[in-house]
Formats: sequence, structure tokens, C-alpha cells
Amino acid sequence: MGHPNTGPGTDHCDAGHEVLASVLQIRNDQLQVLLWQRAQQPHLHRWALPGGRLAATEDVEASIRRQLAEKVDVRELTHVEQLSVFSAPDRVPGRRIVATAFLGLVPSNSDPELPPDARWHPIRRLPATAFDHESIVFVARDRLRAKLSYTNIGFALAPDEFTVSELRSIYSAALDYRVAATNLQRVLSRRGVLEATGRTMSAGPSGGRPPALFRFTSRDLQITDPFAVLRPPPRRSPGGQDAVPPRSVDA
Amino acid sequence: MGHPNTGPGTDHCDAGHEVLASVLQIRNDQLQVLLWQRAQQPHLHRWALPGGRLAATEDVEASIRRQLAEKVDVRELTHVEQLSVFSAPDRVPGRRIVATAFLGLVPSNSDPELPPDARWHPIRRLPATAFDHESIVFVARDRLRAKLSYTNIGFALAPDEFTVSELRSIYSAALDYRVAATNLQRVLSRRGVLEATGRTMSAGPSGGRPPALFRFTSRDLQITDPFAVLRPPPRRSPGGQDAVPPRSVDA
DNA sequence: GCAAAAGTGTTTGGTCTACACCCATGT
DNA sequence: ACATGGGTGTAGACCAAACACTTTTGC
Repeated sequence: MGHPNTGPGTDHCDAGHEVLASVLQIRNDQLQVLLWQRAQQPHLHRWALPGGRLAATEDVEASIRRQLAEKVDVRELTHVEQLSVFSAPDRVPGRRIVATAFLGLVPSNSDPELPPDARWHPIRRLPATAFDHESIVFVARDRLRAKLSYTNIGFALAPDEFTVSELRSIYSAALDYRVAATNLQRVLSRRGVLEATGRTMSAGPSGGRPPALFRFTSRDLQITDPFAVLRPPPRRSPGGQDAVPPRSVDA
Repeated sequence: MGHPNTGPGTDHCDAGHEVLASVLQIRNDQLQVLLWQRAQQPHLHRWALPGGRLAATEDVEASIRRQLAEKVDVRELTHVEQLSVFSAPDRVPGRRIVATAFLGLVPSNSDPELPPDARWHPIRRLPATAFDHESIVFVARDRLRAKLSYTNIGFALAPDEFTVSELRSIYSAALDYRVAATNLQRVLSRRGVLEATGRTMSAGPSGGRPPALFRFTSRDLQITDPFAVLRPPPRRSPGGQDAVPPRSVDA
């Protein structure tokens, strides 16, 4: 009857389970993804996402964090979230493997040590990729772009402190269109996402006013633009503060 | 090295894989979810989500659609989307099973035939649920609520044709707060989500102006409020139309 | 006519964009 | 001084929420 855990039933297959991550970073003003070059068949020499098999005692998020920490030096991973399951029966040759895909983010100022067979690749010009990994990369890119608009997810792409100009180029690279620094600062400040450190950089060699340094007020993912429309009526809670109902974060 | 499909490796476990669906419907002006009462241990008599094991030749979405169509008569399923993976090692007793959870929607005017051990339950008052299924229901509810605000997902909860008043009560029940009919109609019309059929209902027994019948212009999920902020500059394509870049739908 | 329910007009408030303008620094 | 890049002021557009008001029916 399809109830879970009712013992061995009819014709299900015990697929293996793997976790894969699209680890994204802004490098050289481009949105790039971390890929491995495969040294074995199948898909010899094609580029694949980091990841691997799910172990017995971990859930999928612990698994992808372990595998990224173990095998690549990406302890600078500032954000990890689940994307979706890829489960086409023939998505990899041989025995069936279901994959849970993740989005991982690394701040633009970090340059983790990589094994020789790993490299960053601009998403605009991907090399030949293995299996269904290309579509996973695109899902990750689209998720990031969407969340840049209504969450504070930028904290995961930016250094701890930065100028508005630097932040602008990060957003522009990720979104693939020009973002105006003026409005970026204003929108993020109004939402309480950004705050000035008070400190300031020195001006560049060609002069100019020295830019102020900013930081994100929070380094946890938060929905900053919760309801586009159909807002709930403002509830005056006894304390006086208005409560805003939460909007699903992993979505 | 964690590359997929490199043959049996170290210490991974071959977890089984199941699919589960939170099938939601507005009934009796409440958001309700379809649950089964278990007839076996473990969690005897507790209520569980419909679903079952993934078969060899199907992907997860085909699997959940098959299992819902086979075992419950919910061919009126108007929308199905993946939520997320639930993979805590001990989420079910016994052998480990990873679950892919789905959101399913049924229009409020349909009343599918159910097996005797299945029932609709208001999400506000869930009975004792099995395993981690309660949290799956809450994830589904939150996803639905979020998408009501920036997509046309209402089409999946509403009948083919409906009055604004009926639609208002559907939205109010799903969101759990009063939505004003006036603004609902205006917002959805402005976005091109709603269109008048031209036809009209007869007035109720206590009089009143007979309401016009509306329908959704599309019965496919579409993002209707794509960018809250940081909109891309309008690109004047040669054809003259403005192109709006897509925002990830499954998110 | 009157009550009831549907639908429209209009005001108000908020938020984003664009652009002009001012500010602070190196040369 | 003046060029250069950073930051602010301000006006315009758009959109949604609220509410008054009109429309159309049953009784």
C-alpha cells in the first residue's frame, strides 16, 4: 500500500544516493563554478561537480559539507542550501544513483587551495560536463539570482567588509546585468541588510573620494522582501511591534 | 574521490528511497492535507503521507504521480512540485530510507474517492502523525503560501471557473488571514492571471448583484511578480517587446 | 423601496529607479 | 585647480491597500 517502511515489497529498486554541490563564487567579475576533471570512465576527462556517496550516519546536508571539507579546501563555504533531487533513471550509466543537489557559496575574496584536477569555470563558458551536472549548475545559478533579489544572500558572496562599489560588481556578475550602486546601497540599507562600519578605504591611485566600508548585518540567510503582494494585515501585537509572518526560506 | 559511479567504494550505505506527497486542498474553508492511517507497526494508527518506494524505471516525480494515481483517486491533481529531501538517518526506524517530498494540489471543487483508511485533515489540527511527516506538511504549507504571493499557483486550488468571492475565501483559507476581494481581483487582473469569462452566476437567495465568473488565464505555474527589486534594465529587443529574464520556478 | 452582495473610483502611502548634484581625495 | 570616483537629494513612476461609492439583483 505504499506505506513507508513496510518491509521489502514489490518491485522497487535500491538506488544508491549521492550528494552533489554547485559551489559558486565570483572570481574575476564572473560567476564561476567549481568542477573536477574526471580521471576515470565513464565520461573520462569531462568536468563534474564535487560530491559523493551518502554515508550511513549523516543526512544529505552533513554529507555534502563533509565531502566538500574533506576533499576540497572550501572551509570558507559561507552558505549551503538544498536545491533539488535529480533522479532520471539513466542519469548516470550503470547502477542507478539518485542525487541530491546543493548550492554552495564562497566569498569573492577567498581562494581555497584546490587539488590539481579541480578548477573554477565561468558559468558562461562551461567545459564539457559529466552526466546531468550542467543542468544542476544552471539550477544553482537561477536559485542564486532569484534569492539575490529578496534575501540577504549577498553576504555569502561578499567579503566581510567591502565598498558599495565592490558589492555592486559582485551583484552585477552574479545577475549578469548592470546594477546601479546607488540603488543597491539604498535598497539594502533600507532593509537593514547593510550597515556602515564607520571605517573607510583609502582612495585609488587616480584620486577620488575614499569609499566607506560596509558589512552585512547578518550572515544567516533571511528573507528581506517577504511578501510582494497579498500582505497579511499588520497585526499590532501587544508589545507594539508588527509581526511579519515568515516566508519559506528553502524555496 | 567521491566521483559518482566509480563502483562500490568505502563506507556508503545503500539507503532505500521513497517519495511522499503533501496533497493539499481547501475544504470547508480550511487548508487540509490528505493522510493515511497506518494499519501496521511501526507507528500503528498514526497518520502518514501517501507515497511509497521509488521504482526502477521512474524518476521521483513520475513515481509520486503514479503512486497517487494508483492508490488514491486523485487524478484531479492540478499541480505537483518537489519540496525537498528528508534524510535524517533515523527518520524512520529500521533500514534507512531517504525521502523526496512533494507538494500536490487539488482544486476545491473536486472530491476524489478515497480508500477507507484515508482522510482529509485540517492542517491547523493535525492528528498524531507518523515519522517526520508533520514537518513535511508544514514545509508544503509554507511553500504554498509563499507562492500564492508571487505566482499564479491559485489556479491549482480553484475550480475552472469561480467568482472573486470564492477565490477570496480560497486565498484566505490557504494564507490564514483575511484577503480583501477588491485587491485580490485587482492584483491578479493587473498581472494578467485572471480573466472574466463574460458569464455570470445568479444572485444568492438574499439578493445581491450576481457575481461574474472568472478563470485563470493559464493553468501552468508561472512567476507573476518576478523581481521584487534589483530589476534588470529593460532590454529593448529588436522586435520591440521587453524581455523579462525568468526566475527559477522551483524555488 | 430596501437590504445585500459585487464591483469600480479614488486617495494615500510606500518603494524602487533614474538622474542631477555635492563631497573628498590624489595629482 | 581639477579630474576622479563616492555618496546624497530629489523627482517621477508604479503598485498595492483601504475605503467610499455605485451597480445589480432578491424580496
